[in-house]
Amino acid sequence: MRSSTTRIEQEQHVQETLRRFGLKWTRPRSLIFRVLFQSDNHLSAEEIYEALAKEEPTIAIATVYRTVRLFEDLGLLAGVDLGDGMERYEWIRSQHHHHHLVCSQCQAIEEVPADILKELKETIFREAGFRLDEREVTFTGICSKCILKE
Amino acid sequence: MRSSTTRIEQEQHVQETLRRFGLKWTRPRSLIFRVLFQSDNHLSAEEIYEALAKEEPTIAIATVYRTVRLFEDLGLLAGVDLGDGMERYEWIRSQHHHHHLVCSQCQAIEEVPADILKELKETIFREAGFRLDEREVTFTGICSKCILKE
DNA sequence: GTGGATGCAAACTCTTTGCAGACGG
DNA sequence: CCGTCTGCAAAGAGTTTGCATCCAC
Repeated sequence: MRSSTTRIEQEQHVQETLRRFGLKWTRPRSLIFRVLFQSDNHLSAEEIYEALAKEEPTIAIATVYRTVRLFEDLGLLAGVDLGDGMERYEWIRSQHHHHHLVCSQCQAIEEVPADILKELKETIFREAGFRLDEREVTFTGICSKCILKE
Repeated sequence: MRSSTTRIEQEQHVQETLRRFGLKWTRPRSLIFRVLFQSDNHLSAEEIYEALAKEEPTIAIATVYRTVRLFEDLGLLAGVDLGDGMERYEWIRSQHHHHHLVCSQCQAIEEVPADILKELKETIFREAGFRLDEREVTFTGICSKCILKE
């Protein structure tokens, strides 16, 4: 598995993946891909929809939900639960998932590389026989900026 | 802060807490308390409602939601997000929160004492300056039983 | 041309809220 | 009694689905 970095490369990868399953590369799919790929944030369906509304006013939010689900099933993006009542989505740029720290004061989201959890993973496997998967986990707490403000 | 263990003790503690805030000890609240206290599982509002339907058919699900929110605000129970699309609730028996491992194959839920995360907490604070709080976290993976079945 | 994809609207799930009446302290 | 609490029904958010039409391949 490769991890393309440019938009063109990723776009081709998406097209290829769709083709492999007999699925189609359509305008809504291409637009949704671009919004997700370009964004640094974790977007909700509503946010994707709004970002598209200007250049594609006829797009339906149902299409956003369907597309996002499809991309997730194809392993192209990850659904993230940041605990704010709606699913958010993040384009997968590499195999290295990362976990999230959500500041309960300023709502900032930081990312933690997965390997920080490696030790925890081993401890849990050793003590409970439970093998953690790569799914993202959201921790809450207080970020460094807000600690200084205390 | 004490950590009562018997139902009678806990019930008195709840009554006391309510009184302290000028709130009332009512039949719905007592029933909901009992269901939550007796259950070993993490119940959803719907499940609490169903457990009550037999002895109190007129109870409203809105009351369950309101009561559960109240108990949570009073620090008597914890809302848990197990990633199945609805909030679940767990009576707090002691100060020691625990985290959850959800098996993605058999849906079993195991509990992990919070202190297993102590090291992780320190690493994250050292490397990112982020101070984790005590909120519960849900990990997914494969439990020991399902590993054996592989 | 044909099966997959889309837009639209309606349905669905979980949760919250407004309100009049009931009830606990 | 007074203010809280309740049941009921309706509203609300987020998400899914049915269906006729449309469009990529």
